[in-house]
Amino acid sequence: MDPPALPADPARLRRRLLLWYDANRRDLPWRAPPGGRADPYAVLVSEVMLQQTTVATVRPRFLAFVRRFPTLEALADAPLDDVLHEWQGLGYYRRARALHGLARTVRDGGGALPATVAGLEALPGVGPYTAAAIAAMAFGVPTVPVDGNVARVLARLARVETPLPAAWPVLRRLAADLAGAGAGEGAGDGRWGDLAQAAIELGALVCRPAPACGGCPWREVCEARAAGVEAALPRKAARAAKPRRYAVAFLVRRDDGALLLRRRPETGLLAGLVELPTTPWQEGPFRDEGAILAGAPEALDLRPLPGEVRHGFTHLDLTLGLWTGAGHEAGDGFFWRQDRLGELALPTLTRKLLRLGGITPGARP
DNA sequence: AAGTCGGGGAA
DNA sequence: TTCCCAGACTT
Repeated sequence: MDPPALPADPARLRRRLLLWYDANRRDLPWRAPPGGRADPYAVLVSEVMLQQTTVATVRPRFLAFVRRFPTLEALADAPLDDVLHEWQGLGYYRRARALHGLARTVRDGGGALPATVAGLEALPGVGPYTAAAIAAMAFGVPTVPVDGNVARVLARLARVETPLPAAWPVLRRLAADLAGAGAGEGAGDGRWGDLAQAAIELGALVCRPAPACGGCPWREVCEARAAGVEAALPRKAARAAKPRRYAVAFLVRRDDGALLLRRRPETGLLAGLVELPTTPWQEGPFRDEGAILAGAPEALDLRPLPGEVRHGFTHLDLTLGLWTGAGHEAGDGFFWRQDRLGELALPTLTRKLLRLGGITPGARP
Protein backbone atom coordinates (compact mmCIF):
# COMPACT_ATOMS: atom_id res chain seq x y z
CA MET A 1 0.00 0.00 0.00
CA ASP A 2 1.13 3.55 -0.67
CA PRO A 3 2.56 5.44 2.27
CA PRO A 4 -0.25 7.32 4.02
CA ALA A 5 -0.77 10.90 2.85
CA LEU A 6 -3.23 13.68 3.56
CA PRO A 7 -6.29 13.19 1.33
CA ALA A 8 -6.67 16.89 0.52
CA ASP A 9 -4.73 20.12 0.28
CA PRO A 10 -3.39 21.10 3.73
CA ALA A 11 -4.56 24.71 3.50
CA ARG A 12 -8.07 23.55 2.66
CA LEU A 13 -8.06 21.06 5.53
CA ARG A 14 -6.90 23.79 7.90
CA ARG A 15 -9.65 26.19 6.82
CA ARG A 16 -12.37 23.58 7.22
CA LEU A 17 -11.07 22.58 10.64
CA LEU A 18 -10.86 26.17 11.91
CA LEU A 19 -14.40 26.92 10.75
CA TRP A 20 -15.59 23.89 12.69
CA TYR A 21 -13.53 24.93 15.72
CA ASP A 22 -14.93 28.45 15.76
CA ALA A 23 -18.44 27.02 15.96
CA ASN A 24 -17.77 24.16 18.38
CA ARG A 25 -14.88 25.07 20.70
CA ARG A 26 -15.21 24.45 24.41
CA ASP A 27 -14.52 27.35 26.72
CA LEU A 28 -11.54 26.19 28.78
CA PRO A 29 -9.84 28.38 31.38
CA TRP A 30 -6.33 28.11 29.90
CA ARG A 31 -7.46 28.93 26.38
CA ALA A 32 -7.13 32.31 24.72
CA PRO A 33 -10.43 34.02 24.05
CA PRO A 34 -11.33 34.01 20.35
CA GLY A 35 -8.88 36.34 18.64
CA GLY A 36 -6.95 36.82 21.88
CA ARG A 37 -3.59 35.57 23.05
CA ALA A 38 -3.00 32.75 25.51
CA ASP A 39 -0.88 33.19 28.64
CA PRO A 40 2.26 31.04 28.19
CA TYR A 41 2.31 30.09 31.90
CA ALA A 42 -1.32 28.98 31.75
CA VAL A 43 -0.64 26.95 28.63
CA LEU A 44 2.40 25.36 30.28
CA VAL A 45 0.56 24.35 33.46
CA SER A 46 -2.46 23.05 31.59
CA GLU A 47 -0.43 21.04 29.10
CA VAL A 48 1.60 19.34 31.82
CA MET A 49 -1.55 18.58 33.80
CA LEU A 50 -3.26 17.25 30.70
CA GLN A 51 -0.56 14.66 30.06
CA GLN A 52 -2.54 11.42 30.27
CA THR A 53 -5.23 13.19 32.27
CA THR A 54 -8.72 14.17 31.16
CA VAL A 55 -10.00 17.72 30.74
CA ALA A 56 -12.76 17.07 33.27
CA THR A 57 -10.19 16.17 35.92
CA VAL A 58 -7.80 18.97 35.05
CA ARG A 59 -10.17 21.92 34.86
CA PRO A 60 -10.75 22.47 38.61
CA ARG A 61 -7.20 21.45 39.48
CA PHE A 62 -5.77 23.92 36.99
CA LEU A 63 -7.78 26.75 38.52
CA ALA A 64 -6.65 25.83 42.02
CA PHE A 65 -3.03 25.53 40.92
CA VAL A 66 -2.77 28.90 39.21
CA ARG A 67 -4.60 30.50 42.10
CA ARG A 68 -1.96 29.17 44.50
CA PHE A 69 0.95 29.74 42.10
CA PRO A 70 -0.19 32.64 39.88
CA THR A 71 3.07 33.06 37.93
CA LEU A 72 6.08 31.03 36.91
CA GLU A 73 8.09 33.04 39.42
CA ALA A 74 5.68 32.24 42.24
CA LEU A 75 5.96 28.57 41.34
CA ALA A 76 9.76 28.77 41.32
CA ASP A 77 9.75 30.43 44.75
CA ALA A 78 7.46 27.80 46.32
CA PRO A 79 8.81 24.77 48.22
CA LEU A 80 8.50 21.45 46.38
CA ASP A 81 6.27 20.09 49.15
CA ASP A 82 3.74 22.83 48.45
CA VAL A 83 3.69 21.91 44.78
CA LEU A 84 3.28 18.21 45.56
CA HIS A 85 0.45 19.06 47.94
CA GLU A 86 -1.31 20.98 45.21
CA TRP A 87 -0.78 18.02 42.88
CA GLN A 88 -2.07 15.30 45.23
CA GLY A 89 -4.55 12.96 43.63
CA LEU A 90 -3.60 13.98 40.09
CA GLY A 91 -1.14 11.13 39.61
CA TYR A 92 2.15 10.97 37.72
CA TYR A 93 3.79 13.03 40.47
CA ARG A 94 6.99 13.26 38.46
CA ARG A 95 5.13 15.94 36.49
CA ALA A 96 4.87 18.15 39.56
CA ARG A 97 8.56 17.76 40.32
CA ALA A 98 9.50 18.49 36.72
CA LEU A 99 7.24 21.54 36.54
CA HIS A 100 8.76 22.90 39.72
CA GLY A 101 12.26 22.28 38.37
CA LEU A 102 11.29 23.89 35.09
CA ALA A 103 10.10 27.01 36.89
CA ARG A 104 13.41 27.34 38.74
CA THR A 105 15.41 26.70 35.58
CA VAL A 106 13.55 29.41 33.71
CA ARG A 107 13.70 31.87 36.61
CA ASP A 108 17.47 31.39 36.96
CA GLY A 109 17.88 31.72 33.20
CA GLY A 110 16.20 35.08 32.81
CA GLY A 111 12.55 34.42 33.56
CA ALA A 112 11.01 33.89 30.14
CA LEU A 113 9.81 30.60 28.66
CA PRO A 114 11.58 29.65 25.42
CA ALA A 115 9.42 30.40 22.39
CA THR A 116 10.72 27.62 20.15
CA VAL A 117 9.97 23.89 20.02
CA ALA A 118 13.62 22.99 20.58
CA GLY A 119 14.00 25.40 23.48
CA LEU A 120 10.85 24.13 25.16
CA GLU A 121 11.70 20.47 24.66
CA ALA A 122 14.97 20.98 26.50
CA LEU A 123 13.02 21.76 29.69
CA PRO A 124 12.26 19.04 32.24
CA GLY A 125 8.89 17.34 31.78
CA VAL A 126 8.43 18.80 28.29
CA GLY A 127 8.56 16.23 25.51
CA PRO A 128 7.75 16.40 21.80
CA TYR A 129 4.01 16.79 22.28
CA THR A 130 4.08 19.40 25.04
CA ALA A 131 6.81 21.44 23.36
CA ALA A 132 4.84 21.62 20.13
CA ALA A 133 1.61 22.41 21.96
CA ILE A 134 3.11 25.31 23.94
CA ALA A 135 4.97 26.63 20.91
CA ALA A 136 1.80 26.73 18.84
CA MET A 137 -0.70 27.81 21.49
CA ALA A 138 1.40 30.33 23.39
CA PHE A 139 3.80 31.59 20.71
CA GLY A 140 2.06 31.02 17.39
CA VAL A 141 4.65 28.62 15.98
CA PRO A 142 3.23 26.80 12.92
CA THR A 143 3.26 23.22 14.22
CA VAL A 144 0.58 20.64 14.99
CA PRO A 145 1.25 18.70 18.20
CA VAL A 146 0.42 15.00 18.05
CA ASP A 147 -1.25 13.65 21.17
CA GLY A 148 -3.58 10.69 21.45
CA ASN A 149 -6.45 12.70 19.98
CA VAL A 150 -4.55 13.98 16.97
CA ALA A 151 -3.02 10.56 16.37
CA ARG A 152 -6.52 9.10 16.15
CA VAL A 153 -7.74 11.87 13.85
CA LEU A 154 -4.79 11.60 11.47
CA ALA A 155 -4.75 7.80 11.47
CA ARG A 156 -8.34 7.89 10.26
CA LEU A 157 -8.04 10.84 7.91
CA ALA A 158 -5.14 9.22 6.03
CA ARG A 159 -6.13 5.63 6.83
CA VAL A 160 -2.93 4.62 8.61
CA GLU A 161 -3.14 0.85 9.08
CA THR A 162 0.17 0.50 10.90
CA PRO A 163 -0.48 -0.17 14.60
CA LEU A 164 0.67 2.16 17.35
CA PRO A 165 3.29 2.71 18.62
CA ALA A 166 5.06 1.95 15.32
CA ALA A 167 2.81 4.44 13.53
CA TRP A 168 3.98 7.47 15.55
CA PRO A 169 6.61 8.63 13.03
CA VAL A 170 4.06 8.40 10.21
CA LEU A 171 1.55 10.41 12.23
CA ARG A 172 4.09 13.10 13.07
CA ARG A 173 4.89 13.46 9.38
CA LEU A 174 1.20 13.81 8.55
CA ALA A 175 0.91 16.48 11.24
CA ALA A 176 3.87 18.32 9.74
CA ASP A 177 2.18 18.11 6.33
CA LEU A 178 -0.98 19.57 7.81
CA ALA A 179 0.99 22.48 9.28
CA GLY A 180 2.87 23.00 6.01
CA ALA A 181 2.07 25.68 3.53
CA GLY A 182 -0.10 23.89 1.00
CA ALA A 183 -1.55 25.48 -2.09
CA GLY A 184 -3.18 28.85 -1.78
CA GLU A 185 -2.83 29.42 1.91
CA GLY A 186 -5.39 31.93 2.99
CA ALA A 187 -8.05 32.62 5.58
CA GLY A 188 -7.19 31.00 8.88
CA ASP A 189 -3.46 30.77 8.42
CA GLY A 190 -1.64 32.58 11.14
CA ARG A 191 -3.96 31.01 13.70
CA TRP A 192 -1.51 28.26 14.56
CA GLY A 193 -2.52 28.12 18.21
CA ASP A 194 -6.15 27.71 17.28
CA LEU A 195 -5.23 25.08 14.70
CA ALA A 196 -3.41 23.02 17.33
CA GLN A 197 -6.36 23.34 19.71
CA ALA A 198 -8.76 22.52 16.90
CA ALA A 199 -7.00 19.29 15.89
CA ILE A 200 -7.09 18.13 19.50
CA GLU A 201 -10.66 19.32 19.96
CA LEU A 202 -11.81 17.37 16.92
CA GLY A 203 -10.39 14.18 18.43
CA ALA A 204 -11.94 14.93 21.81
CA LEU A 205 -15.44 15.85 20.62
CA VAL A 206 -16.04 14.12 17.25
CA CYS A 207 -13.29 11.76 16.19
CA ARG A 208 -13.49 9.91 19.49
CA PRO A 209 -12.64 6.21 19.93
CA ALA A 210 -16.28 5.62 18.95
CA PRO A 211 -16.42 8.14 16.09
CA ALA A 212 -19.31 10.56 15.54
CA CYS A 213 -18.61 11.31 11.90
CA GLY A 214 -21.82 13.27 11.35
CA GLY A 215 -20.29 16.34 12.96
CA CYS A 216 -16.87 16.09 11.33
CA PRO A 217 -15.62 18.83 9.00
CA TRP A 218 -13.38 16.30 7.26
CA ARG A 219 -15.95 13.52 6.79
CA GLU A 220 -16.09 13.96 3.01
CA VAL A 221 -12.37 13.37 2.56
CA CYS A 222 -11.68 10.91 5.42
CA GLU A 223 -10.13 7.78 3.95
CA ALA A 224 -10.93 5.53 6.90
CA ARG A 225 -14.58 6.50 6.63
CA ALA A 226 -14.58 5.93 2.87
CA ALA A 227 -13.31 2.42 3.53
CA GLY A 228 -15.68 1.86 6.46
CA VAL A 229 -12.83 1.17 8.91
CA GLU A 230 -12.93 4.38 10.97
CA ALA A 231 -13.97 2.67 14.21
CA ALA A 232 -11.07 0.22 13.93
CA LEU A 233 -8.37 2.90 13.64
CA PRO A 234 -5.88 3.58 14.96
CA ARG A 235 -4.82 -0.03 15.37
CA LYS A 236 -2.86 -0.84 18.48
CA ALA A 237 -0.44 -3.52 19.51
CA ALA A 238 -1.79 -5.81 22.20
CA ARG A 239 -0.86 -4.80 25.71
CA ALA A 240 0.34 -6.99 28.53
CA ALA A 241 -2.02 -7.95 31.33
CA LYS A 242 -1.71 -6.05 34.59
CA PRO A 243 -0.52 -8.22 37.49
CA ARG A 244 -2.28 -8.02 40.86
CA ARG A 245 -0.39 -7.51 44.11
CA TYR A 246 -1.48 -7.82 47.72
CA ALA A 247 -0.56 -5.99 50.91
CA VAL A 248 -1.87 -5.09 54.34
CA ALA A 249 -1.81 -1.51 55.62
CA PHE A 250 -1.71 -0.53 59.27
CA LEU A 251 -3.69 2.13 61.08
CA VAL A 252 -1.62 2.53 64.24
CA ARG A 253 -2.72 5.09 66.82
CA ARG A 254 -0.87 6.57 69.78
CA ASP A 255 -2.57 7.35 73.11
CA ASP A 256 -3.09 10.98 72.09
CA GLY A 257 -4.75 9.94 68.84
CA ALA A 258 -1.75 10.58 66.58
CA LEU A 259 -1.45 8.38 63.51
CA LEU A 260 1.67 6.51 62.39
CA LEU A 261 2.78 7.50 58.86
CA ARG A 262 5.79 7.24 56.61
CA ARG A 263 7.17 9.11 53.63
CA ARG A 264 7.87 7.20 50.45
CA PRO A 265 11.31 7.34 48.77
CA GLU A 266 12.10 10.34 46.56
CA THR A 267 12.08 8.21 43.40
CA GLY A 268 9.77 5.57 42.00
CA LEU A 269 6.09 5.01 42.60
CA LEU A 270 4.33 7.83 44.50
CA ALA A 271 7.72 9.43 45.08
CA GLY A 272 7.96 11.55 48.22
CA LEU A 273 4.31 11.21 49.18
CA VAL A 274 3.04 10.27 52.63
CA GLU A 275 1.33 6.94 53.26
CA LEU A 276 0.25 4.48 55.92
CA PRO A 277 2.75 1.75 56.81
CA THR A 278 2.17 -1.47 54.86
CA THR A 279 3.64 -4.91 54.52
CA PRO A 280 5.75 -5.45 51.42
CA TRP A 281 3.58 -6.02 48.36
CA GLN A 282 3.46 -9.69 47.41
CA GLU A 283 2.12 -11.78 44.54
CA GLY A 284 -0.59 -13.67 46.40
CA PRO A 285 -3.06 -12.94 49.21
CA PHE A 286 -1.91 -13.22 52.81
CA ARG A 287 -2.91 -16.59 54.19
CA ASP A 288 -1.75 -16.45 57.79
CA GLU A 289 -1.51 -13.87 60.51
CA GLY A 290 2.20 -14.46 61.02
CA ALA A 291 3.18 -13.04 57.65
CA ILE A 292 1.11 -9.94 58.30
CA LEU A 293 2.51 -9.34 61.78
CA ALA A 294 6.04 -9.86 60.46
CA GLY A 295 5.52 -6.92 58.11
CA ALA A 296 3.83 -4.70 60.69
CA PRO A 297 5.30 -1.74 62.56
CA GLU A 298 5.67 -2.06 66.32
CA ALA A 299 2.13 -2.02 67.76
CA LEU A 300 -0.17 -3.72 70.27
CA ASP A 301 -3.51 -5.45 69.72
CA LEU A 302 -3.26 -5.52 65.94
CA ARG A 303 -6.50 -6.78 64.45
CA PRO A 304 -8.10 -6.68 61.01
CA LEU A 305 -10.83 -4.24 60.00
CA PRO A 306 -13.59 -5.54 57.74
CA GLY A 307 -13.34 -4.66 54.06
CA GLU A 308 -10.48 -4.06 51.64
CA VAL A 309 -9.17 -1.40 49.29
CA ARG A 310 -8.55 -1.96 45.60
CA HIS A 311 -6.42 0.50 43.74
CA GLY A 312 -5.20 0.44 40.15
CA PHE A 313 -1.84 1.82 39.08
CA THR A 314 -0.67 2.05 35.50
CA HIS A 315 1.03 -1.32 35.44
CA LEU A 316 -0.43 -3.24 38.40
CA ASP A 317 -3.56 -3.59 40.51
CA LEU A 318 -3.22 -3.58 44.27
CA THR A 319 -5.54 -5.10 46.87
CA LEU A 320 -5.02 -4.10 50.50
CA GLY A 321 -6.44 -5.18 53.80
CA LEU A 322 -6.35 -2.81 56.78
CA TRP A 323 -5.32 -3.69 60.32
CA THR A 324 -5.52 -1.42 63.29
CA GLY A 325 -3.65 -1.30 66.60
CA ALA A 326 -2.05 0.85 69.26
CA GLY A 327 1.56 2.04 69.28
CA HIS A 328 3.86 4.47 71.04
CA GLU A 329 7.17 4.41 69.17
CA ALA A 330 7.82 5.49 65.61
CA GLY A 331 10.52 3.29 64.10
CA ASP A 332 13.08 4.41 61.57
CA GLY A 333 11.40 6.15 58.65
CA PHE A 334 8.07 6.58 60.44
CA PHE A 335 6.54 9.60 62.15
CA TRP A 336 3.45 10.54 64.16
CA ARG A 337 0.88 12.99 62.93
CA GLN A 338 -1.92 14.10 65.21
CA ASP A 339 -4.06 16.31 63.00
CA ARG A 340 -4.13 18.46 59.88
CA LEU A 341 -3.70 15.41 57.66
CA GLY A 342 -5.11 17.58 54.89
CA GLU A 343 -1.86 19.52 54.78
CA LEU A 344 0.10 16.43 53.71
CA ALA A 345 0.53 15.24 50.13
CA LEU A 346 -1.46 12.01 50.30
CA PRO A 347 -1.88 9.74 47.27
CA THR A 348 -5.37 8.51 46.50
CA LEU A 349 -4.44 5.03 47.64
CA THR A 350 -3.79 6.37 51.15
CA ARG A 351 -7.02 8.35 51.13
CA LYS A 352 -8.95 5.20 50.31
CA LEU A 353 -7.34 3.37 53.24
CA LEU A 354 -8.00 6.24 55.64
CA ARG A 355 -11.63 6.32 54.56
CA LEU A 356 -11.94 2.59 55.20
CA GLY A 357 -10.51 3.28 58.66
CA GLY A 358 -13.05 6.04 59.30
CA ILE A 359 -10.64 8.95 58.89
CA THR A 360 -11.28 11.95 56.64
CA PRO A 361 -8.05 13.85 56.05
CA GLY A 362 -9.86 16.87 54.74
CA ALA A 363 -10.71 17.96 51.27
CA ARG A 364 -7.92 17.85 48.78
CA PRO A 365 -7.24 21.04 46.86
C1' DA B 1 11.89 -0.99 22.21
C1' DA B 2 10.19 -1.84 26.54
C1' DG B 3 9.21 -0.64 31.24
C1' DT B 4 7.90 2.91 34.72
C1' DC B 5 4.83 6.26 36.35
C1' DG B 6 -1.77 7.60 38.89
C1' DG B 7 -6.16 8.13 38.71
C1' DG B 8 -10.74 8.63 36.94
C1' DG B 9 -14.56 8.31 33.71
C1' DA B 10 -16.87 6.04 29.96
C1' DA B 11 -18.32 2.05 27.48
C1' DT C 1 -14.09 -5.55 33.58
C1' DT C 2 -11.31 -2.77 29.62
C1' DC C 3 -9.97 1.29 27.43
C1' DC C 4 -7.90 5.62 27.27
C1' DC C 5 -6.91 9.97 28.40
C1' DA C 6 -3.68 17.29 25.42
C1' DG C 7 3.02 11.74 27.45
C1' DA C 8 7.76 11.88 29.44
C1' DC C 9 11.58 9.58 31.09
C1' DT C 10 14.69 5.66 32.06
C1' DT C 11 17.19 1.64 30.78
